Amino acid sequence: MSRPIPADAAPSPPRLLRIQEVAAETGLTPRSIRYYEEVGLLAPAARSEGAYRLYDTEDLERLRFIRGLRDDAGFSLAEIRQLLEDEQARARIRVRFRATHDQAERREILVEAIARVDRQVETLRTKIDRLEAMILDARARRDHLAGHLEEVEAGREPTPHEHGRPRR
Amino acid sequence: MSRPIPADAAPSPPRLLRIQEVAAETGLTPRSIRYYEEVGLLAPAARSEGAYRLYDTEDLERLRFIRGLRDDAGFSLAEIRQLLEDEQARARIRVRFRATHDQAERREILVEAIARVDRQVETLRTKIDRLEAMILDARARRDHLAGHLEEVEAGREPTPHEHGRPRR
DNA sequence: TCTAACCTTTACGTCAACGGTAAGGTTTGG
DNA sequence: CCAAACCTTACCGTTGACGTAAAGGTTAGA
Repeated sequence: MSRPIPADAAPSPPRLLRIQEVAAETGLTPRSIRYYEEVGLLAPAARSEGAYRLYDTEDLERLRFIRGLRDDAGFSLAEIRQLLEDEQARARIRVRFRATHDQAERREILVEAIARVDRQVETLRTKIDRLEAMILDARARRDHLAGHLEEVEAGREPTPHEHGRPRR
Repeated sequence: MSRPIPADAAPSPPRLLRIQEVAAETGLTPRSIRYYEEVGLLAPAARSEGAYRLYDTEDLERLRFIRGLRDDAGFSLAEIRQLLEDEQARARIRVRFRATHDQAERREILVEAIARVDRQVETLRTKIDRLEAMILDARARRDHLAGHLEEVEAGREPTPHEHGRPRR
């Protein structure tokens, strides 16, 4: 549109992908991608003349991010939306940042942006901590069993000791 | 049944709880608890004369474990069933263990049990690793912002440097 | 013994997160 | 310009994980 590319030697051809290509690229289904749009997780960068959805590389990253949160972290789409709103705010912030040259405002914008990222990290960290706790629990059971194993291997008789359940 | 308790001075009165008490205790709803039974996640330790579900402390632990997996880890009930089957195997193993006095068999049983716990831990660890990766990603963004902040606070002009996206 | 508070099963309702399909418009190579 | 391949919206179906209500049986205390 407003990009005077010399019709040659363009630094990076910003190819836009259609939904099926995006699906193949991200491992999602077209249906899911449309659904994510429906519930406000992302909008395609553009539409073709005939209203085809067209996605850019930023959209791809976003979709991969979504998939990671969904599959790897097991977040609900509602939780994902929260995290993505932080992402979006980050983008808006960048624009505001570039728009101003006021030192104080720039500082404030950055501080805000950092706070948002910190919130994302905290959300993830919370989940990790809970998982870690569960692992500790399991490890306690493991150690208990390992203790018995040592006894057995030493040829000793078992120690029933009221099968001390590890603390919850 | 085969427990000749002197009708007095019983070491620990194994009180059985009804479903609502269990719900209050575990933070689940009676409906969920029944549903978990329906899909085979646990069965009450006993039933009253009039078919009331009666739960013992082991059931409570199990339900708390389920809730942890559901809320904290975000596992589906299908995944939870997998993890619980390991738990169940652990219980059966304990019985087999107590039943035998053959040293070799005891050893094997313990080794098996430990392997199961290890599998549980590995499942959790995988999930954690993925979350950790996402945190690293976020932290990279944060550092990037923090760099800009330092620049601004030093009163320097911005460094646009093609906003280097961190690796995915 | 009676009743309030609990429980049972059964069944239908709901919400999230999609899957499938129909009816029709768009793109693109030949 | 035409057909195959792709896309659109719209709508209904499904599965998981419960909520809710109905119709009736059980328990515990006064």
